[in-house]
Amino acid sequence: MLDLKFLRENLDEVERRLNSRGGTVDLSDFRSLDDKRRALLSEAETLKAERNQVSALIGKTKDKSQVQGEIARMKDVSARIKELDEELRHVEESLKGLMLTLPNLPDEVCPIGKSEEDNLEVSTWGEPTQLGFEPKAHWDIGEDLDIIDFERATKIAGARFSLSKGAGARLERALFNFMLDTHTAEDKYTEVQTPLMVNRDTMTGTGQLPKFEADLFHMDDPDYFLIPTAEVPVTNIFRDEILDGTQLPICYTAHTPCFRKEAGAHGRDTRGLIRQHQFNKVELVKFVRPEDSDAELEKLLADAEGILQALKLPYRVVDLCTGDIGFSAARTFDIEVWLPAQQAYREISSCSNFRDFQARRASIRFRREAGSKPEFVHTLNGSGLAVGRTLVAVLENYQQEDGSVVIPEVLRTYMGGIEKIG
RNA sequence: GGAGAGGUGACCGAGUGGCCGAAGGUGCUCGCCUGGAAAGCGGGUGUACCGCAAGGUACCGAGGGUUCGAAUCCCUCCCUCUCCGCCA
Repeated sequence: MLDLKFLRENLDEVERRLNSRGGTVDLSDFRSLDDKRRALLSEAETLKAERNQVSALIGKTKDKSQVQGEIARMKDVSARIKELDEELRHVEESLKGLMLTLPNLPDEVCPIGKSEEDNLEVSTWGEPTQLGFEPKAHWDIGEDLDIIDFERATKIAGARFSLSKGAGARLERALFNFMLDTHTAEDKYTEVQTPLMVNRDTMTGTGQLPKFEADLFHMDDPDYFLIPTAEVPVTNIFRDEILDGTQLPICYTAHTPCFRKEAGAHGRDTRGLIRQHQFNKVELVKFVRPEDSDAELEKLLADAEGILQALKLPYRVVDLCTGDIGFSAARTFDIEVWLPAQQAYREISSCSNFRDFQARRASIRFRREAGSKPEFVHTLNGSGLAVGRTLVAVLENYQQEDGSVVIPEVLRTYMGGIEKIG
């Protein structure tokens, strides 16, 4: 959520920066709602002040017959207050509803653009893998080695589900264990296990609701949502809390399955593991002081890149343009890994600075020192990494001409020492 | 699923209609004391909104009701805990 006062005082700038995302945001409703709210509030509060004063007087008067006139008058005042409060409630509801649907302001340094076409490549690591033979797509590798079974997963659940087994299942486990072990080394990140089902307040806190309910798996009774990313439960750990500023930054990592409807992705990536309704991901989440968030984003990005470097997988980093950046983010760097079968870089991590946008929604604050005013923290998160897509990258980049797949060195201790599959 | 208890400030906990934004304690913090510390003594210590300001308003789980006036009374909902049942 944006800061109400900042919005009020910088309406044109906010409109310009929000429109750089693509759509056309019209803030004229905001102006009228905000004005109306303040007028109603002012009138209601003046009447309440009077009522409080007169009521206190009535309380002190022993002989109530002397104040019958005041009591009768306050009855009318209370009735009027009730009307105003009712109207105010409606206006505030509309205003809050509007505020919750406004996306974050992209940082001024974000490349201006309409779509992912306009993202800016900021670095590359390694060279696109040269296999010297026609690369197989990971779904063929997986089926040929009998380590991924798409057909039976479809029978069990439906399209966009998969099932790994044997060395495939173990490779997936090796990957997320390696990621967690790396991130938690030297207490860089604290590992957490969280609920995978969450309530509405939690989904609203990070920005999935109210706008993106259609993308979420939902249960009616009780009213729960399956998490689309560990960002949601982990960021909400400190919802409605005031943190001790000396404890910041707080860095968490979590491995969870993620559940997404992929409602708007019909026909895209229909084969293989790239776009699934359920996938594993290791997430990195930080709560930091506002002045540290730029530097912490750099570090978070480096931590995610470190996994790909350890796995020796070629990748590039792109600075997302204003048109491609997510709803809650102010700045995002995507990491894209090289996939030989597609001859393309594909997203494997997204690292974002949300500044105080989520913190304001979820009311996550900190005190610099005992007695000082609470301030909103900045929140950040990034995938470190998407496990399913990392599995894809390993299978495709480490495939051999004979159909086998070599195990990246750093994973071998996790794989019982074997050096290849097949 | 059945029965019961309860939700008050950073934490514990008092408070059954006006003198309650809320006693007391703990914690934190400032000062005194001390060679230094502990103990002791004294002071301070909620958040949000409106307002140029003075100031005002709201908040004792949430929402509604009664009343001139509600943390306190009534209703609905949510959540937590205990016991029983079931269970990885």
